[in-house]
Amino acid sequence: MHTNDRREKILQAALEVISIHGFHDSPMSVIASQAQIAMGTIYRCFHSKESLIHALYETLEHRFQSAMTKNLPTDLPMQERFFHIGRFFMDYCQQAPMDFRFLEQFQNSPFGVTYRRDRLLGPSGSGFLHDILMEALKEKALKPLPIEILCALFFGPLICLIRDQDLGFIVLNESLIDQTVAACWDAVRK
Amino acid sequence: MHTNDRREKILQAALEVISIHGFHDSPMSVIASQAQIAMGTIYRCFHSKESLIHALYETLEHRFQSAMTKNLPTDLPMQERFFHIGRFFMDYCQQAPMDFRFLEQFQNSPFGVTYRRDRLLGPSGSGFLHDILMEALKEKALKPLPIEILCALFFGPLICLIRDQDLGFIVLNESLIDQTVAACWDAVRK
Amino acid sequence: MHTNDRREKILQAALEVISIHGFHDSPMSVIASQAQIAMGTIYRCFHSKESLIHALYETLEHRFQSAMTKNLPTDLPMQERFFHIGRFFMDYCQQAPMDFRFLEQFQNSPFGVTYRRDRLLGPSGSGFLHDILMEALKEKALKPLPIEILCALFFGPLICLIRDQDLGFIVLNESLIDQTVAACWDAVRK
Amino acid sequence: MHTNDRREKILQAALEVISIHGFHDSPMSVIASQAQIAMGTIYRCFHSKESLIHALYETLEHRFQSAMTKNLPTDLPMQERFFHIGRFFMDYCQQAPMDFRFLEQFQNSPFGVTYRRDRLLGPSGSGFLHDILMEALKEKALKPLPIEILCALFFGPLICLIRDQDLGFIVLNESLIDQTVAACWDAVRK
DNA sequence: TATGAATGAGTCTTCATTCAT
DNA sequence: AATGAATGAAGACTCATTCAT
Repeated sequence: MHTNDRREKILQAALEVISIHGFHDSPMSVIASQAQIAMGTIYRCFHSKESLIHALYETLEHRFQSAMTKNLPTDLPMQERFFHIGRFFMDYCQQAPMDFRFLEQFQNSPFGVTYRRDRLLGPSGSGFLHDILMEALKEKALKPLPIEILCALFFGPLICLIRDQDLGFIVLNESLIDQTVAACWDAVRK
Repeated sequence: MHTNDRREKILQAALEVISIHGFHDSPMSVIASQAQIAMGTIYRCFHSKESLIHALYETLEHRFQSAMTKNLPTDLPMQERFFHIGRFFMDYCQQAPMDFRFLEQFQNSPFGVTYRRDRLLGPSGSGFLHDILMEALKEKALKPLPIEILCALFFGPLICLIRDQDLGFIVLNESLIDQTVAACWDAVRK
Repeated sequence: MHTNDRREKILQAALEVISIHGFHDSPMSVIASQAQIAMGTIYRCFHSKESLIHALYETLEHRFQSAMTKNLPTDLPMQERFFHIGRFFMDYCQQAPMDFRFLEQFQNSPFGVTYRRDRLLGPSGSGFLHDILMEALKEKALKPLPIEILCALFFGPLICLIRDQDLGFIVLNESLIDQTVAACWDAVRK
Repeated sequence: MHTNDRREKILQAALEVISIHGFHDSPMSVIASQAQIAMGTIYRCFHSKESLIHALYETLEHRFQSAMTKNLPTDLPMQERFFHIGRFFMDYCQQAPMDFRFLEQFQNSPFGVTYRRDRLLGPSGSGFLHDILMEALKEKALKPLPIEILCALFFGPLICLIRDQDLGFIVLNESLIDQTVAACWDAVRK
């Protein structure tokens, strides 16, 4: 097996186990079983459990950012672009519930505190939203607020709803999502 | 020392330790040290570590709900009431950052999944918001959406911002908070 | 309460708890509850848990020896005297099953190894049987064997049967006991 | 090392430690030391301390029963057969004093109460004596008593004597054993 | 004197990590 | 290189004993 395949297999197994049981109830031996390899083999790819978890975080973060970036429309009116982003975000999280659970868990744990949370959604550094937000601000389409606040206004509710849905507190459908995204737009638009 | 004092002391120590290090890196012995008591003493108040954590969760939840409930204005125009709630929420979380960190961590861990997350903010059951949201809906002041979604729209951004601030990504001031709360109102109002 | 009463109460409580749960699953706090006194009070009577257990052993041993000694017939034919002793032994153990259980447990534990087991039944030292066995040997009524062996032959089966009955493996009645005692006599008599 | 060797090594170490110190004063760490392995290794073979102890009991019981069964003579006069059994029992217990101590301790502890004590000696189920006792009863060689009582009459004294010897109260030799076994025969024979 | 809350040493058990095969 | 058995440090929990009230 190629080293890279094995690495992927381990990351996938870790995601499956950890997203359900949490970091601390996911022994390396269980992750190894899930990946159908020996426990020691994990250590050929990852220096420690902690580094595996961080690598997984980065993988998911990157996967998410790539998807979002690839799907950023550039030629629509600003409102349409935000609607599209919001719906795509919801789609993505619903398609990849394990990713969502892991990321939330990571970001809310002491593990993740040292990681800049906003690398996921935020503008600083690699944030995919930076450009579109800046553009929208320049167009005066948005309230003149710091980018972090605009992010929170637009994505905060979506994240909450994904979590609620994951926990079974609510069932979302196309229409509710559209209305929610529209409401998020109301929050940020001028 | 009175039993109640001791219980409070332990809960406070647990909050201090866990909000920084997380459940799994907070040995009972460390919590005991922090509370300046012996480890065994904890077990006179709490049956197990898990029950301590749940008790802490319930304490913080109750403390929060009490504070919110006591501060719900009833005689203002609806918009004013929402502004007040939003600002109070931000105040509270800023005054009690450990509470906030613990609650977030709890709700995003497998521990807390069995707990209805929305007992904190949500409308089902004991949610303090239920009444005001229902009233606002009846007045047709809000978008006709499920209460869960209205909650997410109004509090989702606030939660995000508190977290951002806690991580040092942003510094909030009175004015920013007011503008943010106003934006949240834009999200939910008709 | 008189010191002596309290001591008795503690010993009785210890017997009740230990005979069911064993030494190591009988916390001092439970024994104290059973005796309806405070845990610390036990330590006014007994220096430690171990000394409580030893004192209990000695009490039961003494109680048993007294009973046996008081009931040793002296004016019957030798066979009748042994029959009487055997039946009395069975009666006693059936009347005081907790005593029996505790004594057995004690004697078969490392606790009791340092105690001369034969102080209960044996001839050395205080054994109540010594005199009658010596007398019977002198009369040539018994096989010319060491007293320890004669004791084992006569009481070994009875102890086994009490245990069997205690565990529910057998139900004894008057007639079976008589026949068993007679068989024990067959073992020791010349 | 083969898994089986390791298992044997652990059982042997447990026997050595427990037969001297008892269940509750035999920490897993000490058993591990005795077996010259790490503590955690025990848990690869045994799910818990309790299961180790039960496994040890079953091993010793099986070892004993095998030995007895293999040595049951079938072609001698009944009396000779009982003499042989009695002597073999004494031999066995003298050769394996730790086995004897452990079994006694187990059977007299709350641990062992749920185990049918008579599985060791008794007739119900797997008891190796059942057949020979039934045969002897049919031949009218024995007193017409329940098998449990016959077992007690024959083995009760032997068990007592092994214990006495183990405690140093008596020293047995060939001749004393023969005489004792003969006396046991007197107890059961018609 | 009696109480029972407090103490902390001691035990079982888990699991990240290592290393002989 | 891959394996998974072995390791042992770390942590939850118990309970005999102490001591302030």
